[in-house]
Amino acid sequence: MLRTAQAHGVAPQDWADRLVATAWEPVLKVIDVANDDFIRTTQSRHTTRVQAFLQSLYDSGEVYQGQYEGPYCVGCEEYKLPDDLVDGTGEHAGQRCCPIHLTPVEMLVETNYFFALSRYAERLIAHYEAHPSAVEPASARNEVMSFLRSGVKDLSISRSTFDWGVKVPWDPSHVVYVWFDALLNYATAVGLGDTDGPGKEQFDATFPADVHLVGKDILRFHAVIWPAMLMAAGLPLPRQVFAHGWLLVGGEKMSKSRLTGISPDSIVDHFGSDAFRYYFMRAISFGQDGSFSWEDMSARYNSELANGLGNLASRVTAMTNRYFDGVLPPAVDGSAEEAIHDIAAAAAAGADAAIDSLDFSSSLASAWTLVEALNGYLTEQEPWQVAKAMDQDPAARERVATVLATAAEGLRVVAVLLNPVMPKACAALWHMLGADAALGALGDQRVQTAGQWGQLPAGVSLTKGDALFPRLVDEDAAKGQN
RNA sequence: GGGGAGGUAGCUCAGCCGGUCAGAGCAGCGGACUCAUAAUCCGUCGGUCGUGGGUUCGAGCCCCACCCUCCCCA
Repeated sequence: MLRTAQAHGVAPQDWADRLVATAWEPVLKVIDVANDDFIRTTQSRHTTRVQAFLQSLYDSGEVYQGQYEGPYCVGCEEYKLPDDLVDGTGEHAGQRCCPIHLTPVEMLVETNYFFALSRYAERLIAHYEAHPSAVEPASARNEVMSFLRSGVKDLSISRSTFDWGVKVPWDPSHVVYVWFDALLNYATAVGLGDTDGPGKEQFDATFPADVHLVGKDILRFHAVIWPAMLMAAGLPLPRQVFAHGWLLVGGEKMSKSRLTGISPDSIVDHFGSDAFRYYFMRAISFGQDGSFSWEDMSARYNSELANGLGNLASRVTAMTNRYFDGVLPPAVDGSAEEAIHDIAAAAAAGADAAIDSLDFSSSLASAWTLVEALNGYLTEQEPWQVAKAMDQDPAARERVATVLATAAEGLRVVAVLLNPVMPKACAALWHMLGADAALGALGDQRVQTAGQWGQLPAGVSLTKGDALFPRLVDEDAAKGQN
């Protein structure tokens, strides 16, 4: 960080500000993410609380002075073990290099401060044995457990060779090792250490977290160091740390530092933010690595979003407009309708339950059983056929009404279930159904009760708006490639 | 080097504690239908479950070795 800033001739703070403003915060808008807070390690609400936390650990003997010497990788911001190093190639030939960054390491000797991590290995093992779900998925838990059992050493948590970072309060010639203080973001953001006021209120209300979502590469920081820090400070542990995998492109990891990623902007420009969110939630088994390709995303977009959900909304609204002037008629249910009611209830319950275990893909799959059932229901009931006798036969009219009312109510359930993943399309669907006037804002609907049948009342106005997900033609699919 | 995962139909992936586990979706092929975004619905082709051994009455699922990919190693 420090060196990159210097290389660009700006102060570290300025460089960090620039990165945050141009690279990170805009992504939230691009993929339409709700963001309650965005804390940075350079903010005073963080640094002052870190210092207080560290001081208390120092006072209680959890942090002590020691000495460390070893090869250090600037890119990793970590010391390396000599055995891990690889021989450099090309411009780095003849030098020992970081196996990750493939750049030369430097030998550093420091007198610095250590956190007594080793004291907590046994307690952590006991904790994870007693609470298996505290680290998910199971593959991540295995890694953590075997690491803990293999022996844990104390952690060097300060640096004196540069001054970019949080100052160690009792020894300003040292700054805190970035990973140590960065983990504290989880606590400093919600008022760690405050004894009164809004900080204390927020801390009491939100800490510890129900779940930390982290990349699998930084699992160890979150599942070993972080809980040990909390134990040392007498604070409660998070209920769960969940390690997610990588997105792979052409079999290679998308990477910030190696610049092999495809930017979210280019994907969102092409497919839209809803499809972006849907694709990555649906196509990837969360916790494992997942492959991205334009071809696969295009295929899923067309078959699932355009042909599946979008077209369903289109046919329901179009027929309601054609046969009932857009006013939703009442239903008189029969066995076919009751089957749909059951599927809707099961889909909602399944979608809700899957989210609780962070199984986003299954949640969407569950919701999709209703989309598919509704498409099949319409095809089987053939309301367009029955409608031919509507004017002469009241029974036919009632039948068409029932089919469309059932399909519309089914879409209401779908909209509520999918809203967290596709807020823009679901808002459009909600409006198409005339649900906002009758049921209020989509965001106020509860997923937990979404499966209860019969909420969208007869009499609401259905409109056939623009296609929820316009089909993409081949040229479009090919355009974004490379 | 040590540790942790993954290698299952053309593609992306499910398969919990071993016994209809050989599956789903998409693509492909055939049929039905026309309300709808050339959409929908039904049917169908398709895999010696990375390789080689082993345990078992029986193994994608357990054990050993090897090959390939990914992650971690203060």
